[in-house]
Amino acid sequence: MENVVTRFSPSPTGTLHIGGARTALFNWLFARHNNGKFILRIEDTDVVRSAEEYTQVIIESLQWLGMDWDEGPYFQSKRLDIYRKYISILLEKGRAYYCDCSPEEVERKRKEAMAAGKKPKYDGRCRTRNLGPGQGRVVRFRAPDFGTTLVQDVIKGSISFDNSELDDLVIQRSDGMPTYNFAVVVDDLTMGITHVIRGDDHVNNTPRQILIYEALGATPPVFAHVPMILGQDRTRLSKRHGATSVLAYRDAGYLPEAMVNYLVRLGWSYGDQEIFSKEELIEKFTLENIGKSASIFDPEKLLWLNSYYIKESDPDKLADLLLPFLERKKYPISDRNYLERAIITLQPRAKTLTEMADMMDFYLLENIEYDSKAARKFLKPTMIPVFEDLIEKLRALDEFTEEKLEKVFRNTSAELNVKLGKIAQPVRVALTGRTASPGLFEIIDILGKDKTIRRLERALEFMRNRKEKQAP
RNA sequence: GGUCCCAUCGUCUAGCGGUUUAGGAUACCGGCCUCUCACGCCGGAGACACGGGUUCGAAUCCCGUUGGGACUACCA
Repeated sequence: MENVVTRFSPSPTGTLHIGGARTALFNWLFARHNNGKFILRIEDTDVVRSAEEYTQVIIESLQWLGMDWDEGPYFQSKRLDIYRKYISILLEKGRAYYCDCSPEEVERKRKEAMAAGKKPKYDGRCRTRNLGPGQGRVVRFRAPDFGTTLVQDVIKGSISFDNSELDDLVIQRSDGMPTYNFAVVVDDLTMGITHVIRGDDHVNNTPRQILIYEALGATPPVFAHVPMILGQDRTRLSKRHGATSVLAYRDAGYLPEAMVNYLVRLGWSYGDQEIFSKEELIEKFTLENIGKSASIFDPEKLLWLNSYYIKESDPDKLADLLLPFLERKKYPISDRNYLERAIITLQPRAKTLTEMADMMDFYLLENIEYDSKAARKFLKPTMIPVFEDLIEKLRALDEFTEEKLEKVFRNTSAELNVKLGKIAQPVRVALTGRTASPGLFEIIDILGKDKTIRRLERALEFMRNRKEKQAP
């Protein structure tokens, strides 16, 4: 396809959430797949609800996910003269008119119509009054009274609407700002958007927009309405469904690759394939493979993908990403090599960076804290001679490699005629404070001789104290 | 209420009239591996909403029912 131009056009009235991010992703992928252009446009015509900080959040979210834009961000609030120009064109053509009905009045009529079981539609009172501009007046688009408007949707097929169902919608508010349905049309038209990919909560707006294109003598772009993402209760995703903002996932220790991979598979598929690199997505993404039905956001699968990408990531890269999490926990940062070796042991175990930071404690903290249950169960006075023996053997060991260490422990277990686990668990508790950890020999190897022996001695002391208390 | 959309395992999905005892992934359960926990590997359970057609043949096409969702603003 040639000269594809797509856009992502969020309104800065909140953070970028899962649904918006996926819409952006589809637009971005489609543009990149077709060697086209991707434009970022901020739809801030709602002065009351828009806030500049949200624009920043949206930009930060897109950057985090690795979506770059070729133009923009454009702000609708800075394009007012353009909208005015198009308003006057419509006014001149007789396709729009001024209206001085007050919002209260319109609302009242709407309610009356509802109560009478009729369509709650603007009654067209000002259609023929030939009003000019003035205080408190809006501009309405003159919708046709009959005929049908066909929406040719790439995903849903063709959808037909009766024009008689359509309202004379307000296209310019009394404060002079354009409304959404009008501003999108003017923007998409003037920015040369060829494909509008957006949530299917917009399908009902599409016939109105097509009518405006036609009134302007322009050809509408190709529409692709993507099914929505719903919460576990099958309703529109909102705050009550827990974390839905993209940045919240970044802060919870998710990798952008995992988020992108998860998002793209929500509604789009490529046979049985689950894992996609960004390059692969650009190569394989097409609108044809987008499904028709809404999907439910499943945090569990996202988590799985995240753990997958943590396992697959380069330790060096993970170290960079992990640093802020360690700082947050106020852990002392060790040298880079030590950190990366520790990370490697945690990669198959941590599902998020937050988890990884939590698991990192015994590597970084000098004085580890024993889990009380673990200490009670494994650091028993009966282990004193075993620990004494181990300390001696480890002191004598000149090469602290996994292989040599394993030999030491296996020998000891053979000499004492006990299973390796009987020795390994108490040592694990002594070194990590917990009963679950990476492999014992890798830990010792990384911790090094000094730290290991210090911790074993500390455990020894702990057990001796316990013995005294037990037998006074 | 009206308009519009949607309907395969709990969830994400493959399937585009016969190759299907409906495939994969996740979650769940069991086993193996094993110094613990994970990872990994092997196995199990689990779905075509329902009813009519069309057809030699339907998860796939048509109609209806039911269910779900979106929209119905001087929000986007």
